[in-house]
Amino acid sequence: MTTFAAMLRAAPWAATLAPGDLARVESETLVRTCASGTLVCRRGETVEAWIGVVDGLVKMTNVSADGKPTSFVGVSSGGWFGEGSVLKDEPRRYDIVALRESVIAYLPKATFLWLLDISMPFNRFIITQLNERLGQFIGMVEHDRLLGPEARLAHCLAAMFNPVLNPGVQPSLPISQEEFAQLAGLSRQRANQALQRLEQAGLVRIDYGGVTVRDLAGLRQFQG
DNA sequence: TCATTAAATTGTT
DNA sequence: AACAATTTAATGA
Repeated sequence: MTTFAAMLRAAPWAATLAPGDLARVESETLVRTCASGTLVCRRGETVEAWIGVVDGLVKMTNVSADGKPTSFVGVSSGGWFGEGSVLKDEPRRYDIVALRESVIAYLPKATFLWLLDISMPFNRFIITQLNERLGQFIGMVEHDRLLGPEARLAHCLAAMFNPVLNPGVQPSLPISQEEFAQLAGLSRQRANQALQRLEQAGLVRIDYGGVTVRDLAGLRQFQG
């Protein structure tokens, strides 16, 4: 998945759009490349777009009420986020950082609302998306506070494999341990140790520059 | 196709 | 944070 056009072709909600409508979405969406480590969008800015990851990997850093970064969610190629903020008309509550050079699509708020008006499949897609994201955050609240680094990493990895939120992701996920550490909020050596423990438990296989998930259910339940 | 080199990633201290 | 070992990617014969 390299271009926005290819991303649209693969999207279930786009399949039923009239060719003219699809062309409108394509022409109104801004696509740009974000360098590794740069902000895709800032916390506190007014939300003007629904954001899609065409190619690459970004993290949403969830900041709790007291301002401490607590939990992280990875979004990879094919995923969309920020629909809640577009609908609620409030300042964005998360920083989004590109973990590697990434191609990002900014679908303007007006186009987003127009899609909601004209397309029932798009409405269903958004409802499903919101529901899955909600479930993800609930799961995070359960895990984040109580558990240690290994379990946090396991949960973080399992969340990357939600097929609704990250459609493009394959069983073998190309993500370096450096990127993994940033995603889980750990140091690289800590992430390395955690990954090795998960491999010993038979849940993943460590590849060069990536990991392969062997037991997704086991990852979700992993307690350390 | 194979060998050499550079760059990236990993495991360890 | 720094180091050495390993893997991949790139280059050229």
